[in-house]
Amino acid sequence: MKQKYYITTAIPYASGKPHIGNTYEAILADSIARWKRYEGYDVYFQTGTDEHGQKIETKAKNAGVTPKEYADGVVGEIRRLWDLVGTSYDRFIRTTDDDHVQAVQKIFQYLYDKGDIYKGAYEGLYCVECESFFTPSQLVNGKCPDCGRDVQPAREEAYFFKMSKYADRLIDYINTHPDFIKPVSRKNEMMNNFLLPGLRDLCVSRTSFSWGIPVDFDPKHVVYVWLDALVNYITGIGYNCGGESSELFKKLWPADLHVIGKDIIRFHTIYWPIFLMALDLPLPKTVFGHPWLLQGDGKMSKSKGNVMYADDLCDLFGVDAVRYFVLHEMPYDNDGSITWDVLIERLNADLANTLGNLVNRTVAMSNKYFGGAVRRTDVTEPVDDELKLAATTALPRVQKAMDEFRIADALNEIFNIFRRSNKYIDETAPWVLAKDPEKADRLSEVLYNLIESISIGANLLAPFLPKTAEKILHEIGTEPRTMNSLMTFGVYPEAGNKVAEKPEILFARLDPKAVMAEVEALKAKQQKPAEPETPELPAIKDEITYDDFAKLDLRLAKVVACEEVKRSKKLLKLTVSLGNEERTVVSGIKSWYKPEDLVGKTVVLVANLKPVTLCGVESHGMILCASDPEDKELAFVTPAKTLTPGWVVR
RNA sequence: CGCGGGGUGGAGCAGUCGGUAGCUCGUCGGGCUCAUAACCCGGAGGCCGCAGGUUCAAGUCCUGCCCCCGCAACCA
Repeated sequence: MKQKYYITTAIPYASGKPHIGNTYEAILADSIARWKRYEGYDVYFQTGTDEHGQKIETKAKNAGVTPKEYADGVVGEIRRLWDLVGTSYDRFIRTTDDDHVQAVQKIFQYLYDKGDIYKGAYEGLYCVECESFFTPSQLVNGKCPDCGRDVQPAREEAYFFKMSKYADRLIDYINTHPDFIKPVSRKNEMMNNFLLPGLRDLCVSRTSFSWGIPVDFDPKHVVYVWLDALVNYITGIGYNCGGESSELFKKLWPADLHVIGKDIIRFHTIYWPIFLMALDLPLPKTVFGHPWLLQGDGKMSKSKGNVMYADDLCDLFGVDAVRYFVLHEMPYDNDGSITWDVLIERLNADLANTLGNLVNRTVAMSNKYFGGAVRRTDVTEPVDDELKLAATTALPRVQKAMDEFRIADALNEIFNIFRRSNKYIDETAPWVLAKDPEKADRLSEVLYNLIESISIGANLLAPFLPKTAEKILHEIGTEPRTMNSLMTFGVYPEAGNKVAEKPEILFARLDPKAVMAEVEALKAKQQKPAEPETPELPAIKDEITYDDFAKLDLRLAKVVACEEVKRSKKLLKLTVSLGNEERTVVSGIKSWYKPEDLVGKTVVLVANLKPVTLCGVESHGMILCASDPEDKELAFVTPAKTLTPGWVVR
C-alpha cells in the first residue's frame, strides 16, 4: 500500500488580494506535494482561507456588504490565483465552511469541559474608535497605530487557554524530534524566546466583534483567530472531537508537513502542538517555516506601485516561468528578493537559453537528420559517459535536496542535466557528423543520448514546472515515466519515437526594454487609486474638561545625566532634576538624540505619571516631544527662555 | 554581557575532517553554426569583515573587535 503524505499550507487571511510573496507559499507546497506524489506517496494536499475576525468585519461594513459576502469575493480571488499557478490541492478549506465551524465549536466545548480553557479577562490598551486592543509595543507614540487616537487601559471578558500546562511536554517533544521545526535555526528562537521563559495563556475568544465562530455555550463570544484557524488542519480532513473521526482523518493524521511563512512559526510550533496535546492527538512531523520573497527595492506597497501579483506576472511571463522564478530565487534560510531585472534575466538565461534552446535544437536536428525518429545504435564513445552520468545520477541528488526542502538546489541539480547536454552537443558536433554518411549511426546515437537526457530532465522537472515538462515530453514524443527509471539510461524507445515536426518555442527570449515598458504601464495602473503620500495629521481628540487637564502635573526638568539603555534600540535613560528632587526617566528618543545632546537641556516632564519599567530600568515620568506623524523628525519641548527646574507648566 | 544566523571576485551563493578558493549570473576575448543573436571554451576580477593567536599549513580552529540580519524586550 502507498504510504500517505499529508501536506498543508497556512491559510491566508481573506482581507485582500495576496501578492506574489503569499502565492509563493502555494507554489512551494504544491511542488513538494507533486514531488511526493512522484515519489509514490499517497498525497493529500490542503490549503484554504482564514475568513473571520474584525478586519474583515470592518472592511465588509465599509463596502456595505456582509462579512461573508466580502470574504466570498476575496476567497474567490485567492482561489483563482492558486488555481492559476497550478496548485494541486485536494481540499480548499474555508474557515466559514459548515464542517469547520461545527468542529471548532466542539473542540472549544471539549477543551472548556476539560478545564484547559477558562474564563478570564483580557487586559490591554483599547482604542474605542477602532474597537481594538493593542499591546504597548504595538502603539505608535503611545497612540493607536491605526487611527492615531489615544488608547486607554481596558478589560474585556474572554476565554483563555492554559498554555503553560503543556509547556514541559512540548519542550521535551521539540528536543527529541529534531525534524519538528525546520530550519533548525528557528527552533532556538522558539525555545529561548518563548518556551524557556514561560508561556502566557492565550486568549481564544473575543466579544468586541461578532464575525467569527460563536462559542455555543456563551454566544456573545466568538472564537478568536488562532484556535479557529489552526485547527483547519484537522477539521478539513474530518476530525470529530469527542466522536468518531472520518476514515480520512485516521489515515492522514498526523500531518507530515505544514508549510508556513516564518512569521507564524511561533503559532505552529508552540500553540498548535499544545492544542493537539490537549486534544490527545499526535503532533505534525515537520513544520517548515519558509523565508519571504521581498521586492528588491524594499517592501511591496501599493503607494510605491511595486506590488507584484501572480496574475500580472503570469500574464507577462507565463505560469511556469513564475513558478521557476520564485522557487529558484528563494534561498533556504534568508529572504529571497524579486526584481523585474532579475526575473527577466533568469527567464532568458535558464528557461529560454539553457532549457528551451536545448530542446529546440535537439528536436530540430532529429528532424533534419533523421526525419524525426532517432534510434539507439550503440555506437558509443567515451565522451558519452559524462552525459549519461549527469543524467542518471541527478535523481538522488534532487531527492536529497527535496528531503531538506531545498527546492532551489533541486532545480539547480536538474538544470545541470540541461547544461551538460548543451555541452555535449558542442563536444560531439552533430552537424559535422551529418556531413559524413558513414557516421550516421554515431549521429543517431548522439541524438538519442540527448533525447534520453532531456526525457530524464523533463520528468524531474514535472513537479516544479508541470506544463513545461508536459510540453517537452510531447516534443520528444514520449510519455512520463516512473521515478525509478530515471536512474537507467536508455529507457526512451531504442527504435526512436517521432518527435514534434516543428519544435514549439518553450520560452521565448524577452526583451528587457519591452517588458519594462509593460511593467511601467502596470505600475501606473496600480498607482492611480493610491493614497496621497503625505500622511494625515491625527484627528483632534475628544474634548476634555479643565479638570481632566488639571490632573496632569507638568514640570520643567533639567537633564543632569543621560546614557543609553543597554540592549535597547530606542531608549535613553535620563536623570533629570526638578529642583528639589532628581529622578530617572526613560525615553524612546535614541534615534534622534545622543546622550550628550541632552545633558544640560531643560525639558518638560509629565511628573505624575505612574512609573513603569522599560528594559529593566524604572522610568518615573515622561518627556514631552513633538514629532511628525511618521516620526521622521522629533524634538523635545523646551521653554523659550531659561527658567528654573521644578516650575510648573500649565 | 538576552538568543540565534551571517560578513568569500560587480550581484547572489558553495566551501564537509585545516592542505592548490569554487558555482550561477554579469563582463571581456575566442570558437562553433544544429538552435530562441542561442550554445561551447578561455580571460580578467578575491588581503575569504578587522586584529591577534595555534599550526609545517587557516576562508576553515581559538581570542578580541567592527558591521549586517532574524527573534525577543522596549518609544510612558
